[in-house]
Amino acid sequence: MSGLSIGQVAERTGLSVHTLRFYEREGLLAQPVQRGTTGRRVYGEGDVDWLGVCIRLRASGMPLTDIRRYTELVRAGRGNEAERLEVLREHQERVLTRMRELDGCLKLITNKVAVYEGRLGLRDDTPECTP
Amino acid sequence: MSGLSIGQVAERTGLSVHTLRFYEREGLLAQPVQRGTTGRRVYGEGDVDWLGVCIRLRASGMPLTDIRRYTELVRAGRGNEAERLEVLREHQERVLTRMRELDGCLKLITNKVAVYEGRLGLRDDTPECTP
DNA sequence: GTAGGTTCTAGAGTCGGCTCTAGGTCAAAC
DNA sequence: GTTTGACCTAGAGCCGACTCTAGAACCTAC
Repeated sequence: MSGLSIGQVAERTGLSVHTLRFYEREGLLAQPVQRGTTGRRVYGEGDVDWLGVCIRLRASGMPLTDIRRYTELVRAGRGNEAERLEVLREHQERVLTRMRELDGCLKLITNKVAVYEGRLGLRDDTPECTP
Repeated sequence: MSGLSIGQVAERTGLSVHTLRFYEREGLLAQPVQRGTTGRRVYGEGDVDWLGVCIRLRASGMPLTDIRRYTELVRAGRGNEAERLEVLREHQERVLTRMRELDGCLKLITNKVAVYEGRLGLRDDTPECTP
């Protein structure tokens, strides 16, 4: 059911084997990956799930240092839930802020697009959903 | 009315003087900044406005090379509006994609936040907007 | 006239986040 | 038994986007 090679995990997660080793060195894994008889990494389902979380945290712009910090808290076990919550809430706030920023930029871009469409006589003036 | 030093522009835009010079070297300015008698940069309102656009494009994740490309099109003058539109639309699409990605990540984070709030007995269970 | 602040150029340095290389081990297929 | 391919470590290299440094010119105020 479990016991994946680094190559399989790479395929499954979309990360490269290089990146997987790099993330491990950086301390992003909840627990050190188990090794087989010959020293090769053997990933469990839990590792893959955790990597999934890391990937989403990264994708939402959390720096590796913060992910490491969160990982360390999880690794330390029960009793620090408040701290974990703080890390997550802070990040949540950052993501929301970032989304608002993107939304603002998008408005400028959309304006410019409209201007150029107008200039090129491309503007589709069919009212679609004017309330 | 106009004629700003690099320091004033830095203050006004929030960019550092280093970054302003760097952006100019990188060809991000619509036209080369004018120079005063002693070779110092003298920015016009137009330059500041253009920098504002660059800042928003950067803030929305457009790489410098793309901003340069767009700038070159604008600098080249009329006749390439279709190309400018293409650059903008492509970026618009990227921003939208990014926002959707962030939104997906946000859901995970928000779930985790809720879980920890629950564990800590902090959850505000007042139903607010249950449809 | 001189001290302090701003600006200039060219080029070096930094930082985050990968990405790749070299040199080696190991297992399975031929 | 050797070739192929996945894997190992340690460490170097790369890329984008700044950020800073050195050494010199200039401006203003005292």
